[in-house]
Amino acid sequence: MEDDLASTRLLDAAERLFYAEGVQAVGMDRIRAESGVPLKRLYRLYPAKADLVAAYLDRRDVRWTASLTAHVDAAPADPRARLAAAFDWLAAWFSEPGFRGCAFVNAFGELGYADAPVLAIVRRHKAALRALLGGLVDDLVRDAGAPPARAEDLADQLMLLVEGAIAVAALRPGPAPAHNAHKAADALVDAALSA
Amino acid sequence: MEDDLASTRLLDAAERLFYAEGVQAVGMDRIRAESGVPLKRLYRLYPAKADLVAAYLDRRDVRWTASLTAHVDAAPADPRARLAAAFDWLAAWFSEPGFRGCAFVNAFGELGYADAPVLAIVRRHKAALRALLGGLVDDLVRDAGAPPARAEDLADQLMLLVEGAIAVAALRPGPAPAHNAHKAADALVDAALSA
DNA sequence: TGCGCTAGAGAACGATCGTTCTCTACGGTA
DNA sequence: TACCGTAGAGAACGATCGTTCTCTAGCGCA
Repeated sequence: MEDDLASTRLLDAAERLFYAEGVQAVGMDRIRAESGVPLKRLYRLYPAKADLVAAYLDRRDVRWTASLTAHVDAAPADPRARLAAAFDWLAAWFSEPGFRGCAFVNAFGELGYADAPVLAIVRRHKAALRALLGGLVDDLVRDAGAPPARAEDLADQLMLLVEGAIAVAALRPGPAPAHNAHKAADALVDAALSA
Repeated sequence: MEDDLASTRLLDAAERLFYAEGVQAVGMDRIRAESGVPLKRLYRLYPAKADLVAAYLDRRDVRWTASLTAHVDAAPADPRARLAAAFDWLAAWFSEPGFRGCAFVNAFGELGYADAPVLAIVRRHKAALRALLGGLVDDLVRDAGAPPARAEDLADQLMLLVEGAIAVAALRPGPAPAHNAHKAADALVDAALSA
């Protein structure tokens, strides 16, 4: 099927344009022009713009989460090193050219509660990130032999640091927010494990 | 001048609609209808939609920052109590009906780097918040007689917690992210002041 | 070679956007 | 009372949006 190739090119163009300029600011004709996929095929693959937006966020969610997970899993088994790997990954992401914050936060900010499918994808994306951080915290408390009582709170707090770093970096790209968040995370972990 | 009253009604309608549904999703005619201000007067007061958007964000910035500042200043002089007051204020904000995250983050996510005036207002808004947190941290280190070396890093980290709490609460409104951020902030302050 | 089906290119459609223009009605001044 | 300037109501304009339709050219198959 040549549809696969066309679909890839469409999602590539959609991701580049939607992320850089916002969903509503980019028309379907821009996506046709940048992807090289004829409008007819575009509408056969994605019957409405909302479908293309959902597919863009879906694919980005899968790739983003897989990339972060792979980078964490490639780190040494030491839980602290795994935590550090997560923040290193963030620092690299914040430094990429064209970085403009979290695509899911941006989409929600733009579309709000009106677009239910987008809202569901955003919630799922954030739940996956929270689950990944929860796994890191579980490793930390198990490794330290600490009681798992405060694990949920600690994971929630790491989530706040990660989300905060993304939000701050969106307005001023660069690795600094990730490094600061890492230092704060280490301090919070120290406090939680010593209690 | 009746223009003042019309301007207030316009900004009220603009704020309600832009914040709830996004800037691009709301047309000028919706604002005319909800404000009751005729289109002609609207365009005399704000010659283009971009001007109305900037005025909406400007007014919201002033009110938001003043409200948070007033709440912090109304707290007991104890620096820890002032810090707690800031997070209490956030918890109340997150619980307001219609809360949908930070209007400035949402506007930037929607309009991106294309709209320079909006970008400037967003940066200024975040700089004011960061300055307010910096003041709280200065009080803390002075009160504890600690060296002010790590004050900047600590303020940056409180900023991450606040931004993270806003981002998390945007998707699931309620006071919990503020309470978690407060606990994390206290732990970070403890660690910084004991070092 | 002739035929039917599909796909591509892009015009066209209706809706809606931001913005401007027209027309009418009214209020202040002589 | 007659007049003029302004303001309100809303139609109108050009642009652009998402989406569909038209037309033509090329391919597989008898």
